[in-house]
Amino acid sequence: MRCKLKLTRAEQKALRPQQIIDAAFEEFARNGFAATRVEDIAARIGVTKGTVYVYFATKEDLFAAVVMQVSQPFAEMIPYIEAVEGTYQERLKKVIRLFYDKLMVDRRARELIRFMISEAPRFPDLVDRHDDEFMAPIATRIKSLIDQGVAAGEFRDGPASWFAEIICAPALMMTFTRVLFDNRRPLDEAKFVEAHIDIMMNGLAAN
Amino acid sequence: MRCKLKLTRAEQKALRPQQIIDAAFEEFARNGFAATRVEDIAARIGVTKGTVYVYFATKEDLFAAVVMQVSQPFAEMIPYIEAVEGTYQERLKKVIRLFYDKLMVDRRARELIRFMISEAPRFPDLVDRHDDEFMAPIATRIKSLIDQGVAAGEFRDGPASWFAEIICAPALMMTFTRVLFDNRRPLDEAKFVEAHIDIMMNGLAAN
Amino acid sequence: MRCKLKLTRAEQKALRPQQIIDAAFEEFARNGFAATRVEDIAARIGVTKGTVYVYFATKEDLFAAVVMQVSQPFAEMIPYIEAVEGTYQERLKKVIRLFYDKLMVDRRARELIRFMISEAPRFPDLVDRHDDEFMAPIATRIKSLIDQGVAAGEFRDGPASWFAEIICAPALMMTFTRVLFDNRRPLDEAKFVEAHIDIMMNGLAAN
Amino acid sequence: MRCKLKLTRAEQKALRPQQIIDAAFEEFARNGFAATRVEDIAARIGVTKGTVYVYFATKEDLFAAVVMQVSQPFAEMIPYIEAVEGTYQERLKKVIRLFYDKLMVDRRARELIRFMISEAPRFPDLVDRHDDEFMAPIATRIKSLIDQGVAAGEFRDGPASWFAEIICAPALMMTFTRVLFDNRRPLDEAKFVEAHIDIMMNGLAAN
DNA sequence: AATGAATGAGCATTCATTCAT
DNA sequence: TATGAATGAATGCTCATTCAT
Repeated sequence: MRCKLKLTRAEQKALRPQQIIDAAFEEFARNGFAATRVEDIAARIGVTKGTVYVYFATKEDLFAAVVMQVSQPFAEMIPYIEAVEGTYQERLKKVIRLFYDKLMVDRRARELIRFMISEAPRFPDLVDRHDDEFMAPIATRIKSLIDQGVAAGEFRDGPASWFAEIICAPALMMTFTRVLFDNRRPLDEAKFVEAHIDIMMNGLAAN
Repeated sequence: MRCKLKLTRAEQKALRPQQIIDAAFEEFARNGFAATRVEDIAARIGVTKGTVYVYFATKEDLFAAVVMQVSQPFAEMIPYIEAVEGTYQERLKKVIRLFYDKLMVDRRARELIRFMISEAPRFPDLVDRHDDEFMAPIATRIKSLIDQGVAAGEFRDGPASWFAEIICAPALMMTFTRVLFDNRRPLDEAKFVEAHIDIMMNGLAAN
Repeated sequence: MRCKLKLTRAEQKALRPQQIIDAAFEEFARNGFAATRVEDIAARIGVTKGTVYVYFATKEDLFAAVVMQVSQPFAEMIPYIEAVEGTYQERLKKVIRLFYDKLMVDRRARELIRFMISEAPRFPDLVDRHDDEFMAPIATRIKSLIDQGVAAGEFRDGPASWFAEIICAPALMMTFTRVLFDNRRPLDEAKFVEAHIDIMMNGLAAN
Repeated sequence: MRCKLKLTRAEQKALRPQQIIDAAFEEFARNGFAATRVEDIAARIGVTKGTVYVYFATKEDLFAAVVMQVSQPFAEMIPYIEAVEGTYQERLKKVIRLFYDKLMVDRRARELIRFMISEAPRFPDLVDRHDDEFMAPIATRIKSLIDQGVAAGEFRDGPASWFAEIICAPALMMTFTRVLFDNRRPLDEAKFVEAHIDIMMNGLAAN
């Protein structure tokens, strides 16, 4: 109980990297990599610049750590997709809703997307790694789900089955309206999700 | 003949702003706003830093000029969409293909999207302006096209008609695979486009 | 008559240097030498930078020309002092009043003083020249006037006669209150002048 | 002993602001505000530009600190004037001599006067503050001294009593001969002071 | 572990000056 | 004569990084 008030030095030390990553996420999200100052990251958690360098050798390393950290929501998607049950239609609907859950509920997931797009030329390895570990496996599983739906006679055997990206694209689209306009130009998100599911289900439906 | 080698002062001057904007586009696309050096922009066209400031008061102004300039492909979409002919199905197909033409053929359009996403927090006015002048009018025309298709009995009257963004989202998705991976992870783009059109047409079809 | 509306080119040319000097005076007075931009000087008379350089080789040369120009009020003091008439008391009073006339009525004289003090380390030759041509001759004539007054029995033969600077110092003091505070802290100038004359006359009076 | 060669970090830090102010004083005095380079200030104490900015946010802030610092000689005048003793004639003489002590002995006081005059348009607040804190209080005390002398029958009740500025003006005049000519045109300063006191005492004397 | 003074390379921006027209 | 595009050397200020404490 007292641990909230006074941590031992060892506890402090164990917490620091996470604190720094959290603070860095906020600053990178606000300013982008280049325009973020290490000092501002430090100030957010009440330490000084030097402390950041105790845990991370360079600003780039810290950025990479932030990206790995905020990839977590995507990692969680994989077992979820593997575990969905019901008809294939139901399963696909759940997967689509999962995207919105991750992207709209968890700001970290949204900003990760933005990091990827913004900093792609500076961090190509990071982009590839993120694709290898998260996006590609997710796409594979969705495609496999569609293929099974086709085999089960629920979906028609069209070219759409080859591209999970198409099925999920509208979720990304909504992500950008948030990222671009913050809340300046609101969208009826519930309706948007239903429309998305509606058109994809109709588009995929057999006969 | 010699005009290629030596332009008059007046000719040079008339060309300069465009030269600078072109050079700036390349640098901003490569590095983002914050990490781009005005000196590098100048060097690209063989002038010195000072020359850039003869034409643009600040780096921010120059960025805004670049954005306006590369919005051109989007401006051209509007009259095109208004002029498409054929059944509403045909019209919508043409519009979807138009997105790919603009986004995949013209690198500037792709990078504009990236600028918007990367620099949104620093240039909210630019983002809004781009939306007001280009994206919103395009969306409006697409929605109107769908509505007419519904009225004509070609499309069913579902929720999808409310969101042009959903119809076009996969084109944006493909844009990002290019932007993110450059050409490291190629996609069968022709097939992707056909799949996109296929699923949307089936999703919208009446009956 | 028409000369005000349309000057011949030759007339224009003859006027330009004076126009430039006038404009330069205003800018140097406002900003000091270092912080004045040649472009602003040019803009004041509706020409461009290049034109200034047609007439003056460098900004320093132009500054020197301005200083020479605004020394005129001081040059005019010499014949005036030589021509004053009346008792020596009356003459000295007139000379003191002359200082106020020059320094308080003519803003150019005030600013010249300020130029001298501000830019002395950068333009030592200018300072010396101004002293040789104007200040020293004026001081010499005032001293001579006092000496004559002593010889005539109007003034006592005290040490004060050796320093014209002491007699005139309050006029300089008032100049600075104007220069420093512009009009933020007004002074009763008429009273100040009378007090100045009163104390000097009493201080010099024989017996 | 070794302390002269190697100070601890803490000692260094405590000294830095003063070192920077001292160095800045020299540079500002030599070149004026606009023409002084922060880099030269830093070089004077063997540090780099960046170090100056650790302690002062802008060049303007540093200038203000310098001005506050060199106002010290004027601050010291106030208690001195309040403490002078003797007849009012004696007191006033001491006060006049005090001006020369401050202005001629302490170069900083001279340069402060020059700063005020040179940079008045750029730093009006600084000028006002210096007047409020130092010049106006000094003038008030001198006026009060004269008024008491009048009441005591030592000074006549003339208009001169209204302006302490007149009484002290010659000290300022001498200051300028130093500031303008450095030592190129020396003045017999001892004689000048005596002449100043002589004429003021005679000018003020009752009868 | 944490600090923060110091660095030094960097960068946006300015401006006196030049010169082809 | 006048222009104004172009230059290039500055210069104020920033910030990632280092390191002695």
